[in-house]
Amino acid sequence: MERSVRLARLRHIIETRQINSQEVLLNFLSEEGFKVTQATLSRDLKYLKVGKIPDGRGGYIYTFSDSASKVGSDRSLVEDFRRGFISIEFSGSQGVVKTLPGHASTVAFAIDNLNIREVLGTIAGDDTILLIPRDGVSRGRMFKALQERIPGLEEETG
Amino acid sequence: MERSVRLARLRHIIETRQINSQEVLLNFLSEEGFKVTQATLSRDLKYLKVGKIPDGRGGYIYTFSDSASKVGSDRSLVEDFRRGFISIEFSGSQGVVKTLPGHASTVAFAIDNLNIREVLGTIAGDDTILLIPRDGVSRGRMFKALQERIPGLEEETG
DNA sequence: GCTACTATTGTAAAAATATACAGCTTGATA
DNA sequence: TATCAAGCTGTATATTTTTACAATAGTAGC
Repeated sequence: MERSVRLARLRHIIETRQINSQEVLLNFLSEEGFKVTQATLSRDLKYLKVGKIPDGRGGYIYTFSDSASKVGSDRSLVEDFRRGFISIEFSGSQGVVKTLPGHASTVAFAIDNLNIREVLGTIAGDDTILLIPRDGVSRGRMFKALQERIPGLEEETG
Repeated sequence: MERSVRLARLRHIIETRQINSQEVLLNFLSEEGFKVTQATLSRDLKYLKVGKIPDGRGGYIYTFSDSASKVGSDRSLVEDFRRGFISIEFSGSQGVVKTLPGHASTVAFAIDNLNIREVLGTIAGDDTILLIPRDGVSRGRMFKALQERIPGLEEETG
């Protein structure tokens, strides 16, 4: 439970920042409450297929190797989604996803990275995610797009 | 002269073999008559933007990172920001950035990649960006963080 | 010639990263 | 219950990679 959340956050940190050592990465993780050692982080990076590459400006940064991150990672994203997902309802054209406590960021990350064009962006709290559709996209279309990527997904009929 | 030839061979070796340490790479170079130290090789790899990434089978390999070219310099990020930016106002603790039509995603990308800890994320439409502050970060603090990275930035007083 | 500057490299050391090993936990099965 | 296997982690260490520094070679300008 702990590990999968940590991996998701790690992924997010790496994608949104330019980090050049595991030590720095460790600090970011620590700020978010994940207290692990450098050894574990090294293993996490290996698991996530994160590489350290020259950034062209004299330094190095961590990055997902696109070949590696694209191949076969959709599966784990869907798994991340399912692991935390409880329900989805709509308010206007916006979707409201309920998740297990603490899982919102992981699930939201999964949605973000499933590359669903109809979803413009997500805002995640602790157990709730707001799904914002791209301009002109109806709730129905956004929901269908989600279903295509996450087989078996059903809308709350309440 | 020597160096450019070496770099070319190095590129070839990396592209045609799966190598997992500079020591091994050094041996291949040596076989071809290039006798350099590991330190020089490290510099060559940096110059060529070669990264070492997990290969998904328990090991690591050297590879050219196409994603390296995606990483722009901070300067160009700030330039991207300025090019599209019109104004910033706040609603609650969230920031609303107005941009030239069609520039929102570029500006938002710049913000995302400027490594501003206070900004949790952005949602970009066509000419508007919603800036979501990290939990517990006030509008003032988020704005100051932006100003630090983008000198001269001013808030709408309207 | 001389100086200044740049590029390239090796040496040695520092810094960063990976991993062997042992311990712990969980879940399955006899 | 006991036992085995698998997964995850920290400690300590080994391995690997980066870099500060000094030396060298080339080049341009005087």
